[in-house]
Parts: sequence; structure tokens; C-alpha cells
Amino acid sequence: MTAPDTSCSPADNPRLGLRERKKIKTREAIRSATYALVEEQGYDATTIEQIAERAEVSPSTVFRYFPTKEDIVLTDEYDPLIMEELRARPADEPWPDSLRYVMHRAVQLGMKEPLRVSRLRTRLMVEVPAVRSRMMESMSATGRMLCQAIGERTGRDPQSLEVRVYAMSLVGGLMETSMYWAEHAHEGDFDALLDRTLDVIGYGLPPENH
Amino acid sequence: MTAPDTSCSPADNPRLGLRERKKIKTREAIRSATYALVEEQGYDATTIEQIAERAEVSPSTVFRYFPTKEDIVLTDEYDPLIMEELRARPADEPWPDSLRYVMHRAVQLGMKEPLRVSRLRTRLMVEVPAVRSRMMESMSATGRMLCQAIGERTGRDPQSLEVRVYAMSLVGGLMETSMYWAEHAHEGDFDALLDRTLDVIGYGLPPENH
DNA sequence: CTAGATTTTGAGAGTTACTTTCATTTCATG
DNA sequence: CATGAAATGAAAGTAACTCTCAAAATCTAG
Repeated sequence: MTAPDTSCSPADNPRLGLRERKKIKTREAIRSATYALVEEQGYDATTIEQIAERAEVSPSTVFRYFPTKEDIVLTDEYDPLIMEELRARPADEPWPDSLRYVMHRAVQLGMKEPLRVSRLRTRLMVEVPAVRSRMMESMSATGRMLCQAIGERTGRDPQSLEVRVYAMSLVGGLMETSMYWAEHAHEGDFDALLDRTLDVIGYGLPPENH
Repeated sequence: MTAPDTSCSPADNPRLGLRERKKIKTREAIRSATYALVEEQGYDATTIEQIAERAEVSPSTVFRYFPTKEDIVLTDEYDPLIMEELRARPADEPWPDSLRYVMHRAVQLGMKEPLRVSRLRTRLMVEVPAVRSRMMESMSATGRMLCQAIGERTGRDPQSLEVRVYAMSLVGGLMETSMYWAEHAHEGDFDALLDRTLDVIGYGLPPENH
């Protein structure tokens, strides 16, 4: 590895061994190499070999870090975070309120990374079927986690059809919201969209909106 | 093509030219070859080459008929049928009633093919991520179509966030219902599950179900 | 029925994502 | 420093898909 390993970010967790730190670095190198290349040439035109080359690792290493090409551009899930926040809500808070709070919080956290990246990601979701697919896959995992949470909160069987349907319809609605946002050039406030989404899911289609 | 072209099903639309008839036959040959092989060896172990061989066509031909391997095991959509049925409902019928009626009808029509096949399909949906993914993709197309229908029925903007979210949450819920059914060994009445699903989506999670 | 236009097919070579294996290097630890 | 464990790279392999082009099957006029 001939890369100058000069830049070790200021407050980079110094507790970790050199090995762990290098792994994190490699992961980030692959990610940012991918983002750059995709912005330059588009997703399909970008091959793993190019990514490997720019990240200064071998193609095999790329696959060791990410099981598929799509996974490189997708975030590491917020799922655990959501669960945590959800469990932290007061037990007597009505479920819809908890849900709304936590979803807004998730968006907040999601905005931590550079805007460029989250926009690229949602754009790819809309434009590249493979990425969208992978995203949907991961949302079905989110659905299962939500079932769990709902079970804990409401004392219901998380495996029941009702809970599962509710969770998946929620997840489907949220996915659509992201796509809507991306398709409308990311204009406006995502939080506002989120509220409208949760209203539809909670109360059904409003009688008229025009 | 050395296959004995003896069996031209009884009432096989005789209006079509020989060319069209052959195309339909080839399509079906590829499909049933795939079903058979997948039942014998599993989905991943079944290659396009094997499928081509058993269907007595070349691999190139397989790809001419189906863009991806997953598409071979997935049904040709009911989407147009659903739209048609939906448009045929009386204009003054409340939307939830129309929806419920049409969904039951779609299930009815979907059961036309041999049980073996529809079970295999749902099983693959649960077990093979690629198939599930592809299915979700196609359901997002269904979602767009539903938006259209809802627009026609309710006079709403089919592009609005509200309609889109509603449609996708519906579609997500229905997908989960299929998976639930498959995971429970296809036992019981799908119609009953469908009713429970539509209740959840229409009225929210019932207060208690135990 | 034949000749020519059109469509469908098959053969083959090429691309690329992903897998697997194994030898080499890099880090951790006593 | 030495020894073991983990990370890496090189290389060969698989299989889904794409493209191109020539041969074969079907359709249509005359």
C-alpha cells in the first residue's frame, strides 16, 4: 500500500488498534472512491476494478468489505439507532407520537453526512434499478425490526399478520417519500414531507387536498 | 427445433399466425423448463444454460424472452387486469369497497394457474433475495398504476405525495401478506388474510387482537 | 409456388459482478 | 524478535447478461 497515510483525522477514535483504524480507512476509501467515480461517469459505467484502483486496494478487497456493488453506495443502516431511540421513548407515549418523533430523529441523524452524498444516494435510488432493489431489500429488514419494536411497545405478537402488514406498509410509504423527494430535485423540507406521509398512513387519504 | 409440435392446446387462439403461436409456445417452454429445474435443484443451482437446454432453445433466446432470470419465474403482471376491473366498478362505490372487491378478484384470477406454480413462486419470493427484489421492483410499478387508478376514482392528483404514499403502503402491505402466506406453508384461505390486511391499512392497527 | 423482404434464432465472443483459493504481507503479542 | 492471527493481493473460475452477425423460419407478392 503506497498511499501516504498522513491524514489521520483529528479526533479519530484513538482507542482502536492500528488494524481496526486501517479497516475503517479502507472502508471509507472505497466509499468515497465510488461516490467520486459514480458522479463522474455514472453508476453502471463504474466498475469494481476502477473503484479498487482509485481506492488503492485490490478488487478482492472491495468485495471483502461490501458484498455487492450496490451496498457500497447504500448507507449502513439506521435500524439499530431507530430501535434505540424507540426504546428510549416514555412507555406511556401513544405509539403514533413515538413513531413520528423517532422518524424525524432518524432524518436528522441521516443528514449528518454531506448533502452531496445523501442526494447522490437518493438519486441513484430513483435512477438505478439495482440500487433501488437493494434498498427495498434492506427496508424489508427494517420492517422486521419495526415489527419487533411494535411488539415491545404494544404487547402484540410481532409475528402476527396485522403487525407485519402495518410495518411493511409504513416502510413502503417512507420509501416512496424518499423517492418523491429525490424526483423533485430534493427541494423543500424533508421533515414536512415526512409529516404528510405519517398522516396518510395514520389517518388514511385525506378527503380532499385541493 | 426438433420438438414434436403435436400438442396445440384445444382452444388455442387460432386467429394468430404461426409465428405468434410459436412465440407463445417458446415462452411457455422456457417457463416450465425453469419451474421443473428449480423444483429439482433449487433456484441458484439452475443456470440459464440448463434452462435453454431443457426448453430446446439457445441461451440467447432465453434472454430474448426474459430480461433476467428472475423474470422467468415471476408472473406476467395482473396490473392491466386490476386496472380494468377497477374501472368497471360503479362510480359511486366507495373507494375502499372497490379496492377490496378488486383485490379479491385479482387473487381469484391469480389462482387460475396450477397451485404448484403459485406456491413455488411465493416460496422463491421468501427464499431467494434476487427474486424478492425483482418482485418488489414490479410492485413499485403496480404502485404507480394504482396511483393512476386512485386519481381517476377520486379526482386527486395521482402524482401527489399523499396518493403515492397511500399506494405504496398498500402495495407494501400486500407484499407482506403474500410472504406471510408463503412462510406459513400456504395454509388457510388467502382471501381471509387479504381482508385482514385491508382492514389494517384502512383502519390502522386494531386496538387489541388477543 | 416461388422470390424476396422480414423476423426469429443460434453461435460465439465479450463484459462484469462476484466467488474461491492460496501464498504473502501486515499487525498483535509474549 | 518470534510466533500466531488476521488482512491482503493475485489469479483463475462461474454465471448472468450483451452484442454482433449469419443462417433459418415465416410472411407476402406476384
